Amino acid sequence: MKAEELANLLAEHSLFADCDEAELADLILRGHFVQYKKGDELIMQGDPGNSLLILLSGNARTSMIASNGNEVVLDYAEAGQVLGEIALLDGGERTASVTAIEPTSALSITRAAFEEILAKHKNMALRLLKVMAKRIRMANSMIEGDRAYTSGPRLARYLLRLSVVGADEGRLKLDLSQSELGNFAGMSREHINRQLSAWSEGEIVAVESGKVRILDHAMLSHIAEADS
Amino acid sequence: MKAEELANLLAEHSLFADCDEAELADLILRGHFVQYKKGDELIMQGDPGNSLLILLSGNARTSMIASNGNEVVLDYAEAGQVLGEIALLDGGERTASVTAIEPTSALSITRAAFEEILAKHKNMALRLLKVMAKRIRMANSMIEGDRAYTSGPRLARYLLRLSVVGADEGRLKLDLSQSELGNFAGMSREHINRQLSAWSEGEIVAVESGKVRILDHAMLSHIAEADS
DNA sequence: CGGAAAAAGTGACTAATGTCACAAGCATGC
DNA sequence: GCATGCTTGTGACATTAGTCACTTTTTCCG
Repeated sequence: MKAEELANLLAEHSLFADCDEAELADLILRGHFVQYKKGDELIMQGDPGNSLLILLSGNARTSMIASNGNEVVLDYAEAGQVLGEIALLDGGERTASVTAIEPTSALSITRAAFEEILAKHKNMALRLLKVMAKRIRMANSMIEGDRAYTSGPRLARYLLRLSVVGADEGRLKLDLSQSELGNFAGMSREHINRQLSAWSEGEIVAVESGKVRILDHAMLSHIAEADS
Repeated sequence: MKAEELANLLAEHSLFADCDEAELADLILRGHFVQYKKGDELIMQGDPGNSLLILLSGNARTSMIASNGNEVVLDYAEAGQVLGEIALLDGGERTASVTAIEPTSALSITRAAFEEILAKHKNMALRLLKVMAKRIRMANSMIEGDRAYTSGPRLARYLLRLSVVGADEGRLKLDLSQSELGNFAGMSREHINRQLSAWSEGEIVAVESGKVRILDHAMLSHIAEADS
């Protein structure tokens, strides 16, 4: 793949949209292009964290396996997202795995390269700070949601989080199986199924051939804030 | 309070221990000293976030009130901790409140001052990145714990998190009431009480005059990883 | 000191979810 | 095209933890 194409891919996405050319060039020069097929692990829990990834295309799931074997899905990442920066920054182990859920490509940047880039382009640090601020916000809101709400509102929140903003009526960004939805929203597959059926009844969502579609966005948002 | 004393307070604590003199001086010059009494709000949920605080002494609780009125405690901060940097970085609202749980003092730094300092001392950005990496790790581990474990292991984790590392046998950093512990660990006060009684029975913790002491640290760690 | 307010202890009951056990549906590839 | 394997739908039941309603201690202050 050519540097120019990479530059385009990079620049398309939020975080890097305002990088200047020198920054993009350095990222590309110092990083290297990697490709994964569905199911591959981009990052493995327990490994030492010596590099960082910038997703260029595809989608990946960030999840942790707790010591009792339970899988907890923390997030889904799309193109443009930075992954694995935490272990790089604090020198610790990877505490979560990242798995491609479809064919995926990324730019991989080693610690050394990362440090050079940070030192050379001081805006990069600021950009990263912003990204991480957003992540903390999201994490806190997950904690709040998990704690303060019962399963209904919680599932509503996670569905909304997966819902495409502008796009065609209520489609979700990702077609997750009910078990995956369960791991994401923190409830059992069966419970997801029942909740979805109930909402389907009330025309709040539609479940057509396994895929969830949001019919009544407003209602779902309302449920997401509900008292119980 | 004199600049020199402030410098000592700052330098004592982790994050700022390796600041050079110029950095410390700038922080002190640009920041201003604030004091709070028990119960005061250092940061209020919903406000715009135009400043950042560095705790110099005392202790504070970071918590959010969910839209259904539930209080969720995210963390307890001690001297040396940076607070409120998220809203400053991403320009959003404060999503949590910070309340002094004892007389507390801090250095308050406005956005403008913060930006100047970041621009001038490039190590500051790196230091902040590290702090935030730690926070994300902690948040993820809270999510994992809340999701994957039942109340017993969860309470164990939160107690361990509150336990002083080196210090005299099993004392907690903070003496929290059972209701506060409940808000922190995400369970009802009554349930906390029952769990604590059970552990008290088994000599895992002691509850003496309201204060919890960890007797069997190893056992508690074991419970924290338990299968259920 | 003494009395009000806060915190802790406890039983009975209820509600919310998870678990188990299947049956049925769909998708995929040989 | 049909057999295998994942996904979905659903009933019955078990468990966990929350809620309510009090009583008993402690703490805190005037």
